[in-house]
Amino acid sequence: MDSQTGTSSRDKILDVATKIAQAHGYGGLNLRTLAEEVGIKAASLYHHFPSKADLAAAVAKRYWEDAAAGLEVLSSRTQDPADRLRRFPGTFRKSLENDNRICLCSFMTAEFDDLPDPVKKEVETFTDVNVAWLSKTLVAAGIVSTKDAKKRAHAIFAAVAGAQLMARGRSDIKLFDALIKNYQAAGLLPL
Amino acid sequence: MDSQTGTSSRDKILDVATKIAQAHGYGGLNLRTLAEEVGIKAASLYHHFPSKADLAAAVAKRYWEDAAAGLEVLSSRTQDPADRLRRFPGTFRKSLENDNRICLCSFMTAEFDDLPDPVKKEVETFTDVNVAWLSKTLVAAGIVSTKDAKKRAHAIFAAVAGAQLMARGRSDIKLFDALIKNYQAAGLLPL
DNA sequence: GCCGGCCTACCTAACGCTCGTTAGGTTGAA
DNA sequence: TTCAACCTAACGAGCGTTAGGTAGGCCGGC
Repeated sequence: MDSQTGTSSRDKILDVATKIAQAHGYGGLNLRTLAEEVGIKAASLYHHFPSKADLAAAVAKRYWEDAAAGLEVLSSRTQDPADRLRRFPGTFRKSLENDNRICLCSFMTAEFDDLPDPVKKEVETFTDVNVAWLSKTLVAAGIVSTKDAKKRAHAIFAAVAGAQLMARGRSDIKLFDALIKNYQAAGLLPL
Repeated sequence: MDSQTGTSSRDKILDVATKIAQAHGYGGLNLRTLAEEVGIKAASLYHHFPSKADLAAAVAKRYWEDAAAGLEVLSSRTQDPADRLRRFPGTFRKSLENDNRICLCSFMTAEFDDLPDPVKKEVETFTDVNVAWLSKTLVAAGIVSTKDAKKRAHAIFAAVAGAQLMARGRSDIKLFDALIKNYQAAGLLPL
């Protein structure tokens, strides 16, 4: 199923591009550097993607698809909805563990004005996916009403993204943990 | 006081550079575009600053100095410390009002790996200034103990920065307001 | 069973553009 | 006469992108 053309090489390009974009953004994603880390030449990237914009869109698309899949795994493996919410920040913590990177879509949201339209679309979808998951989990946990769920979900998402950004600025993953604890203490996330 | 060399032109460069960097970051700050918006040629920028790195450092420095001054004004004009905290997000709201821009230092924190060291330093100071002000105001409001003030201050700062970023991604200032309201409802900020 | 054609996955080389930066003027005020 | 504040012109490096080539695997037809 799907097109399986050159899967291994295409996937490796997406892997490396994702990591670079998490540290340097769309503007800082350099096709020659990307190619070198993949182990091919820059021109060869055009065998797999028609342009940098398309490549970045594919990166962002796979990014939210993976995030969505990860959240569904979290849902299926964790019985208690409140427990799922407690584990939610852990998905953002992983980026910091990975060489102090941040969420691809946080970075690209900052760069929004300079993003090609197809990339913008995928970046927005990442937020939608997270907010939707948080909404249904908040409702399942009985923390908010269905009516208020979406706004609260957005608040949690924004706060966690902000915490990740701050922790990156100090290259201090313990700061991230401290911020999340504070959100819990303040009542934004369940204790 | 200070060096007053060519004040008007130098200040105009800093003004315009700040606005550009708030929308496009350090990497997206282009000296030719900057010069054009100021009304001079790119080469003339070098009469005022020795390099792009120095220019950006000056921009970031003035940015946190202005922020610090603004917060002090807020302190002196608002009697009730809790009221000051309520008004704090308003300083971030202004960037969004100004053509959907974000905090210069949030953007640059994302770009941290690619920032020249002098710029990094000024960006960090911006956070310090905000956290220090929030700390003392939280204590004055009797919301947290002196011991916990700094961490809570950081949590508020991160959450507000995150809210600003999300609102930018949707070009929706009402989303920012909704997020802040949710922080208040959750107990992160005073009602 | 082997041969020509075709396709995938890469390559080298270069184009045109933009960037930060520099050398070396010009101009008007003090 | 000096100097701050600008200018024109260009350099070299880097960028995304393209043209055109090559090596190897696969496949149907003779």
